[in-house]
Amino acid sequence: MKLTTWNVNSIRQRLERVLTWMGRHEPDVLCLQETKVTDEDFPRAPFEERGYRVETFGQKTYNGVALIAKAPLLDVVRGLEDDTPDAPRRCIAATVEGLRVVNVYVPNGESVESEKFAFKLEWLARLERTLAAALCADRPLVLLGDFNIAPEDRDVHDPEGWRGQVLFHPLEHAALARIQARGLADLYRLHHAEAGRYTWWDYRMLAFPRNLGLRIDLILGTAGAASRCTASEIDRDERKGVKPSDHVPVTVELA
DNA sequence: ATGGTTGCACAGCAA
Repeated sequence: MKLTTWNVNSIRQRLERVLTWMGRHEPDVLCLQETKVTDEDFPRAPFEERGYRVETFGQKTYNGVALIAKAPLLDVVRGLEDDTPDAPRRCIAATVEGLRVVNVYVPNGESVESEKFAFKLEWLARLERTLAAALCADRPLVLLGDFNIAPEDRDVHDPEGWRGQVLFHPLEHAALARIQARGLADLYRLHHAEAGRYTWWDYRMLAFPRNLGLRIDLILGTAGAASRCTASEIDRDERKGVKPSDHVPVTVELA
């Protein structure tokens, strides 16, 4: 079973690129973030025509997540525990072939001084509670998406420059550690230990050609998922060419 | 050097 996470930065701008990529890679489950479209306006048909099912949780202009899968998406849950009705739409979960898939778009946080940073930390605490409720011993689970957190020095092009800033802050690392302490391993790191493997590069400052990136798109898995994980890849080439997203797809293969 | 680019939507915000 092949699972991919991809922050597409508008599904309407990225549709052709996503469909081309899917034709080449044929993921069983594709988890999208920053779709930036309401459920009503999500371009479902091209995916359905290719044999996929589509579940979305989106809004106008900002945020938005989607699950796209070949097999049925069961027990779909939209939003986070204790989300208010007007909360940003950043989480969608479903069960696919016995695997619980939790797809998240973690708030960016803007800057450490910002109210948005406090919101990010509060959101991560509620994600931990949502996760705790979703975990059960006999069901493997993956928590994947755009975490807007680079876990370690080897995930950052300039760790000393980034340390203490948003996306690489001790309070974010503590929140991520609490989530991972629930028994979740970083599935990319099961197969790749080297530094310099990034999933996001700023559009500005020629960040991609200079490889000034961060690894902030993660796939975490319970022991039951990790033991089945035979491969993981970052598709760096998707940052190239005409109209790329600023993030690239990350894929794991589960036996 | 407080820059730079993209998306949404049509001014300025979010990333």
